[in-house]
Parts: sequence; C-alpha cells; structure tokens
Amino acid sequence: MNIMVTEKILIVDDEETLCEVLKLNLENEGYDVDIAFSAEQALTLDLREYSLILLDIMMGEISGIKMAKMLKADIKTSHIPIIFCTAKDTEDDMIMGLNLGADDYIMKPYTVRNVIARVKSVLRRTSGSKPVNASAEKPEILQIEGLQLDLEFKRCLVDGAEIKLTKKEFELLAYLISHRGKICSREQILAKVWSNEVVVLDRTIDVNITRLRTKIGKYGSYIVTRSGFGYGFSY
Amino acid sequence: MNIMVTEKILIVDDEETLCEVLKLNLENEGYDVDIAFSAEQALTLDLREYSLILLDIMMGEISGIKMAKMLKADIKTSHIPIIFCTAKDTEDDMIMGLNLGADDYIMKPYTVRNVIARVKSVLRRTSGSKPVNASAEKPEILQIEGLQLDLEFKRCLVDGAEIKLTKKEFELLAYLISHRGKICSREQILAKVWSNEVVVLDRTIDVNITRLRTKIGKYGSYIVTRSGFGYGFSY
DNA sequence: CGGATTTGTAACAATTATGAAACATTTATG
DNA sequence: CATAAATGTTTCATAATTGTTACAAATCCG
Repeated sequence: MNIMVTEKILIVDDEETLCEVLKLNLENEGYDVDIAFSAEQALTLDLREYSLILLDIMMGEISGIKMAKMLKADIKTSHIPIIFCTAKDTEDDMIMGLNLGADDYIMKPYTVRNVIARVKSVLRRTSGSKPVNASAEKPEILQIEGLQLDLEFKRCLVDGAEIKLTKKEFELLAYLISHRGKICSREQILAKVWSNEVVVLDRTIDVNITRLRTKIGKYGSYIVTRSGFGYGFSY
Repeated sequence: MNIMVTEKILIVDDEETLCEVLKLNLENEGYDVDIAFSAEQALTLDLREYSLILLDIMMGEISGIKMAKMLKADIKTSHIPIIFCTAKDTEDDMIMGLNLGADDYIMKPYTVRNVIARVKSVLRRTSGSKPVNASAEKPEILQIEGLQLDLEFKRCLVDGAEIKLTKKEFELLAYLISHRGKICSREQILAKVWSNEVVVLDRTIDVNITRLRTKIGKYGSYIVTRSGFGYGFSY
C-alpha cells in the first residue's frame, strides 16, 4: 500500500436516507465521507479539503446548479470535481449545456454500485490534481467579496471571471489588499512593488492604479485615493 | 514448484453461470479468480493486481470494447493482457480491426478446456511483464485527465497513446504537474529541473515549454504562461 | 472663489517577454 | 567512429508590459 491521504468526499443531497446509504458504501471503499443536507449547510464547511463533491441538482433554496456555479467561481474550490445527481427525466443536454465543468453526472434512481464506479472513475482521472496538503496548506489567496487573488497561480477572479492582470498590476493590488485599511504612501509602494530595481516616477503608480481600477470593475472603487498621502484598499 | 505469486484473473461477463463455471475451472488450475458482472463493477476493482482479464465484448452500459479502451488507455492497467470473448457471429476482422491490443480472443460458445488453454498460453507469453508487486506498489503516476506521467517507467501517455518525451521534457512536465496550481518562476524551474549541473539560459526553459506543449497535444494549453512570473500547470 | 497642487486619464514610446523556427552543440548509442 | 537523438543557443517577429508625458479634472487651502 502506498502512502496516501484518504480522499474526502462530500455528499450534498436533501434525501437523508440516500445520503446515509451512499456514505456507508463509500466509506466501505475507503473514502472519508461528509454529508450536507443543503447547499447552505455545505457552504459552512471548508470545501477545499474535499477531493470530490457529489451534488444533487434539485434541492432547496440554493439549487445544486447555483452551488456548482459558486464552487467553480471560487478560486479555492474551482478545481474540485463535481458529480451531479439528477432526476431521471432531466434532459441530458441541460446538464452538459450548463457548462459547469461537471466531471460527470448520474441519473436517479442510481445504484450504489454505479455511484461508486463513477466516483472512482472521476478520482482516477483527477488524481494528483489536488494540492499536496490541501487541508493543511496556507491558502495564499486574498479575497474581498467577489474579488479573489491567487498569489500562487498569480491570477485574479472578479465575480468568478478571470481577469488578466499584468505582473505589476497584480503585485500592486496584492500589496494594497494585504495592507487593507491603511493608506500606503507612494514611497512605500515603490519600495515594495517596484523594489529597488529601477528608478521610476511616482506617477507610474498613479497610472497603474488607474489601469487596475478599470480592470477590476466594480471593485475599482475599493482602491481609494487620499490626496497628498497615497492609496489604500478600503473596507 | 518454484516460488511464485498466484496469478490473478478477472472475468468480466454478465452471464453469471458461465462466470461461475469458468471461475471453478480456472481455480482448479491454480489461478485466483474474481468476477465482475459488468464493466462498471469491474472498474470498482483495483485492476492493477490482475495478470489477465477475460472480457466479454457484449455487455451493458459500458461495453467490453469501451472497457478495453479504458484499460489500454490507463497507464496503470495498459500492460494487462486481455482475452476477448465474442459471440460466434462476430466478425473476425472487427476484433482485430479495433486495434485494442487484445492478446487473444475466443468465440462463444467455447469449451472450458479451450479457455484454459488460451489463458495459459497468454500468461506464458506475457509472464514477467507485470509489475513486481503489482498490488502493493506505489503508483508514482501523475494523471490529469487523459494525460498520464509514469514517473517510474518514465513514460507519458496522452489519451492512451504513448508520447515520446525527452528527459528534460519529462522532468519539466513532471515538475509543473506536481506543482499544479502554482506559477513556477524560471529560477525555480532551473533549480529543480536543470539542477545546478550546467548553467543554461532562461530561454532554454521557454523552448522546452514550447516543445512540450506541442507534444502533449490538447493538454498543451494546460501549461500556462504568466508573463513576468513564469509557467504553471492549470486546473 | 481662485490659484496651486494633486490626481486621473489617454496617448504614446520604450522596453521587455514570449513563441516559433532555425541552427549549433553536446550527448547517447550502436 | 558515425549517426541519431537530445539539448542548448540564437535570431526574428510579435505581443505584452511598462514607463513617460501632456493635459484634463479634481482637490486643497488661503
């Protein structure tokens, strides 16, 4: 047996009995299984630690579809494979057409055997794709509402959509956000973001601020100017 | 009798009686036999441990053909010989034309004696071709969907087809994949992949990235460039 | 208010990074 | 040794980034 961390699976479904049956069977296969009876409940968990999410499309207030969108829009969870569970009469095309990045989907009523097979299949496909210490890792993600900065992958999501930031823009934004609530002088910004590489004018910052503001859309107004002092990221 | 691990054989067929008969007879010959009544069920097993798979072509949802393709496409199982069982009227050419790497095939209705003979024959041909500790071995395989990197055999499969990667290409890809989700600076890449052997230019990485991208086909776009930062393997 | 100062913005210029291809060199292999 | 394969380098074209400037707009402060 190789050294491996147990794969954690989350089941999100409002049918309690079904959940229990699946949980038992999956645990029997060696997986670590958690259950959430609603999307709301699921969202209270630290979803990063799951290797796979089994998601019922038809649920209460937040539908499975909405939840899937949220998962895919959140940089911390967007890589987690999702298997949709759908009622039998749901149109095939609908699911696929949703373009939600579902890795698989299963029709109800499904057999336990079938579910396990799908789970294994998906996990086999995506094995090695999760962070090494998913649950213990320092996130390295800055997030302000719908504005997300992945400091490792150097990318920025605005309400779920990736925004291309240049290196300087990215570093500038990261600097401001990580000093949220403080006004940073141009000197400080130059020192940290521009390092001591080359000598650039103060005004360079201003221009980059402008570019940043437009790129991050509605969050642009979070970058505030304090005349005579510098810039900051507001609460 | 020499020291040998019992050879495990998997029968995948939906005719229960037939399976049992075969199982009894093969066990009588000293083999260890498991049965799966469908491809789905078979896929829940750890297939690596089998020395041979007897596969019925005509089955339920996942046909035997599809399953064989999956087996051959998965680097963990691609070495396992498969004997196809076909209905009598199946065209010979069809089987061979499938180019599935079947090691043999048998027409139904077949005699038990016949099956055993084929099994022995195939196992004789392929003996020594399986991993030493097939079931206990640490896989050491990186897999992203249809892209598979066998770190031990130093080979790469793209959707089941072997792709020849040079040493540097292989190591570079392995490095990127094992740091999936992070952007690796050229410095980091040089340090790890090029070690401190020789001094090479940054641009060497770029060129190897390009070569890699074209070689791994559609997965090439998984290798992302973050201008000014470096390269990374995306989710 | 009104001039001085600071900041926003757009356009431009300069620089740098990257991809692709071709070429050169080194290394493996028989 | 000869050949092929692998690897590194150079070059060119292009794309992307970054910095500067000029001017408009906003802000500051008497």
